[in-house]
Amino acid sequence: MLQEERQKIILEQISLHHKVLSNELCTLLGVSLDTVRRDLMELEKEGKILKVHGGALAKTFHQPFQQAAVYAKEEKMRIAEKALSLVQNGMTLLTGGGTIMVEFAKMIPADLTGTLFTVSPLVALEVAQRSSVNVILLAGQLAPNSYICTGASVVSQLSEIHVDLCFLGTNGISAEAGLTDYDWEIVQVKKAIIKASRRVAVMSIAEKLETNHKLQVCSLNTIDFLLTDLAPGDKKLEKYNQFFKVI
Amino acid sequence: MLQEERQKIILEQISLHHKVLSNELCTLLGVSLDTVRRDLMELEKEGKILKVHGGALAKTFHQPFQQAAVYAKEEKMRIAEKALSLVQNGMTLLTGGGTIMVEFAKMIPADLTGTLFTVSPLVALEVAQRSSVNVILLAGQLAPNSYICTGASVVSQLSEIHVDLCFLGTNGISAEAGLTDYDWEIVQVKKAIIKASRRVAVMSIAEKLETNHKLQVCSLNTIDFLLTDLAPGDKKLEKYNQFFKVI
DNA sequence: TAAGATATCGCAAAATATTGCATTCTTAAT
DNA sequence: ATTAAGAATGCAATATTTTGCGATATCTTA
Repeated sequence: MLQEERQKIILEQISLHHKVLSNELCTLLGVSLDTVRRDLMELEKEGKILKVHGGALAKTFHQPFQQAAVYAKEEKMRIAEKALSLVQNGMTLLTGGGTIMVEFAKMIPADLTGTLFTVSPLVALEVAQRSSVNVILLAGQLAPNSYICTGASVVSQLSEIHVDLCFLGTNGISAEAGLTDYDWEIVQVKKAIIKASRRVAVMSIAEKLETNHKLQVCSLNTIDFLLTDLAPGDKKLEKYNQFFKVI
Repeated sequence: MLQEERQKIILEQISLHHKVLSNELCTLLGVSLDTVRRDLMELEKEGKILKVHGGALAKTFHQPFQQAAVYAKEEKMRIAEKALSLVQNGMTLLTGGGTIMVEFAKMIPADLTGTLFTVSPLVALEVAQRSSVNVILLAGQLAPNSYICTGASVVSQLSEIHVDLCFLGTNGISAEAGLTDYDWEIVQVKKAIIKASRRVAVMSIAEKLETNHKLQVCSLNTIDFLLTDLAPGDKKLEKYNQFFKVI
């Protein structure tokens, strides 16, 4: 595995869990502790992470409460706003998890009607608290440090529902590999979400475009909308127009 | 767990409760008293907290409102503490929702092992975030203004599980009417929780004792433990001793 | 003042970091 | 193809940090 790949994975892990332990990275990446440490040193020198004894933290770690969503918030809010334009009263929606989805949940207007299925407790709470939407949370095992429900139970429940539109975040999207992710359990859930939805909207910050991971969620043909923080006409998005509507 | 994580949790606890006790942090974080003390010393050196004999205080008491609410929290914490004494490693637990239950969740030590089923997303997130317990969230409709999952889906899932012990909050308890509540959906969930549990622990603040509501959840015979903020010997509790263990 | 709880100190064990060096892998020039 | 320079990696020895424990001191409360 290349150095760059490793560092990318490390950054992903950190943005996902807000922290990493050196020895866990060691087994995850299949390299020695020394290499992990050298990677962490480099990332710290680049100002991307905060190194501490035993591992590393997200730079946003010390910002009180709900750290992660601060620096990229602008971009994510722009995406969430676009997502809102696809939503109409009375629709039945389905969402995955992730920070963008929580932003989306926060924007849902108080008087929206309809039904929202979700695998994310954070999304569920946010929407149920503030809006008149009927919120249904899908059951499952809540993995530590992850904020979505996974496991056979979720997949089986998803197989029983059919919704108008689903919203998915992603960790990788490209013309060749399609929608990709790295956590097996999460991929299973995403596949089930797609199967349960008539139309599929993918939300992705521009930085994830043209990146790939090991596991494929679906090919681009399956997707109906792509929402990014770029303008729809941006040339980075040109190649995607043949597959789905870029918003 | 990383040092920085511990310190962050300590700060959160302080901002939540205005104070922390060293020995409580000890079990909460799963480390020795010395380590807790050293963490507190460091935080004090950074000027973030005020260390005192036995624990630490918030430095800026910048929450000028509702001493009453804080006091109520004290009572609930006392109950949650008692609940913790019923929990052992390896147990399979099941909880309802409510503010006391969230307090309970916050106190679960980081190194507890076992499985926790819950209908409360707040409890699930709290426990999954911090501890090594296997957390399973039961699906259902999330009622606005309530933070627990309800509905046929939850009841049906509850019928498939069997746990060692469940914890339930309540809105009314009395010798005549038993455990009572006013929301039909919530009552259905509570009944299912009780049926799924070998033993039943009810948590109630003293103020709810001897109050009744329209719908019965169960009779007092079904209950195994009652946890209140009163001392077990308090004379308000005398009449309950014949039904279950008062803690 | 006595008893119990809490704090401090010194120390040893465990975990983690650092350093220097040998080996392997890339890359580019011959 | 071959080779040599340079980077990346793993390993072993050593240093540093973190942690828990016991003995002792100090504080709190009755």
